[in-house]
Amino acid sequence: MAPMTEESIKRKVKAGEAMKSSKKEVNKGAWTAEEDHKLAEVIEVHGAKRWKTIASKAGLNRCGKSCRLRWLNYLRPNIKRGNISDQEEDLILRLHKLLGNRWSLIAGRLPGRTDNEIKNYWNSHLSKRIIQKEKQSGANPTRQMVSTEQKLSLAEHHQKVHIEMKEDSSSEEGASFASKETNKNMNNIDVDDFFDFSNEGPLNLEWVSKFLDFDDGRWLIN
DNA sequence: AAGGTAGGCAACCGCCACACG
DNA sequence: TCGTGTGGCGGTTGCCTACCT
Repeated sequence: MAPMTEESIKRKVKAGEAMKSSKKEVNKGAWTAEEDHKLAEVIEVHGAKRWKTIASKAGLNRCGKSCRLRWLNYLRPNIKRGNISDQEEDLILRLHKLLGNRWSLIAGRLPGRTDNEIKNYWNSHLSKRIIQKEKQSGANPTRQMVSTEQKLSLAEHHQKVHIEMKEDSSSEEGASFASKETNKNMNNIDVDDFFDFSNEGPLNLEWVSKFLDFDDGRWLIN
């Protein structure tokens, strides 16, 4: 889609104002530059927490949720705008194969990208492309998710990676984490737990590649 | 040139989980 | 233990633009 022009922004603002007038309680619809500025200022001073407080401190007639969303998806520093690269697209495809529609987790692997952006990108680009390719190849068009066994296998591998990384950090916290995790019964793994990427570097997906290959529009499970 | 349509994106909605008193 | 407030998430909607007829 073409980038927003000044004219289109004005139109969006008008639309927002129209929505605002229909509901008097809180402002809804498109954000104005002034609102953005106010929000950014307050967050700079008070930090990005207590969104309801932020909304009132900024003098914005917006709900906290709206402020949070605006900050996370648009105003936050280091937001990457523009085209999704081939590498990023490949990551999205792989992670979606593993995790399904868990956009926040997927976004956590793509620095500067938001869950909303990835969700939109998936819905408008990738999902259609995959369905099309699967139709062409005669494969079952329904999305093939990784089986429980495969998830457990993945989880086991990911656990090792976690432990190695934590041990590398040679911190007390890391040692206790490793010990705690080693003692876990693999039969009782909370698979979701192992897909917390918050402690790993970006784009570190070698372990994913061990299990999945995307070839000619089809997912191959190794 | 005008109208219709599909694609893309920002924002909202509803639900859920968690923290706290 | 329960109720309330808050934040986070995925699904959905509505608007704008570009393209097609």
